[in-house]
Amino acid sequence: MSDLLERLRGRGWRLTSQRRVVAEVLDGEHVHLTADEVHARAVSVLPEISRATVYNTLGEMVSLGEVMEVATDGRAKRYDPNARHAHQHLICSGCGSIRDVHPQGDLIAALPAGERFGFVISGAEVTYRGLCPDCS
Amino acid sequence: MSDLLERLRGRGWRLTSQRRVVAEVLDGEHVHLTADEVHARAVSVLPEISRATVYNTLGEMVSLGEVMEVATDGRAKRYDPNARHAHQHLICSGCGSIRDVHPQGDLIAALPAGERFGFVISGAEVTYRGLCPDCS
DNA sequence: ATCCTAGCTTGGACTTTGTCTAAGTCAACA
DNA sequence: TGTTGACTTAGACAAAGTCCAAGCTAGGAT
Ligand SMILES: [Mn+2]
Ligand SMILES: [Mn+2]
Ligand SMILES: [Zn+2]
Ligand SMILES: [Zn+2]
Repeated sequence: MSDLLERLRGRGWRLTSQRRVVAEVLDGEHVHLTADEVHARAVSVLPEISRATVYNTLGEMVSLGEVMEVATDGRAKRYDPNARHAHQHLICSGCGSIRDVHPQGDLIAALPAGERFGFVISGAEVTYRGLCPDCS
Repeated sequence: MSDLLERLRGRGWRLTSQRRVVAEVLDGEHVHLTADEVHARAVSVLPEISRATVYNTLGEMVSLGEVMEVATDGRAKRYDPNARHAHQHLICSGCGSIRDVHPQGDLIAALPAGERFGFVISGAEVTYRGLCPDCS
């Protein structure tokens, strides 16, 4: 069983074939899939799985902190199983491919007190944009 | 006439009442409105303006670099007339309010060569999250 | 001043992405 | 093996945005 499923079971989850398949789709490679892409891959293994269940399962994994939601454009959100290692994203403006990146320095510290407007800052996300080798 | 309209006319735009109203909605205060919010304000001045025209006009302004699209969550994009001064955004996780912020340092330089995967980097956007004084 | 026409606007159909619900199913525990 | 509450399903619904054919008009030409 995958690490992800193991952790989910440890949190009291009922282990259904649907959840197993969604976890397997996310667990394999290092991916940034939309909900419908996850559904398409899940269907090829478990043809009767519904879109609603994929959305539910992804949402639950996000709530549990096991999966990260990545919303970079105005299109579909992407689901990232690499939630336990803080990282940022680099996106090709040509083909949309996404890479994980790890910028140096402390993003939050880069925001001066005079620019915080009394907010309690909890996090920061960066999206780098550019052209990948194939597109440039 | 607003600065924004002046610049648009200089680019050969036909100056219709619809475009005038959309420009006025964005030009007044320093705002981050959704397309439907722009439409609602526009309708109060020009009741027959259509949603399609608001979307078209906003899209054209973005193409011309006069307005910036801000897509921070999976919800509606926001349109930002402050496109000519580079800045980032700080968003309240409680009420969704948005402030412009100016972090120190060079974001792009913070990405080491070994983390660029051969991409030609063209830009970077940061979204800071936190709780505003009212929500914390 | 009036005409012409390419460019603009419109309402509504359509698409994409996501949420919700009522009815049926089943994993896990006794 | 039976019970039951959690889970899944199909499909209706909603929000955000795109597209189109038909009609209108800003602004240059006459
Ligand atoms: Mn990632
Ligand atoms: Mn802004
Ligand atoms: Zn590319
Ligand atoms: Zn707030």
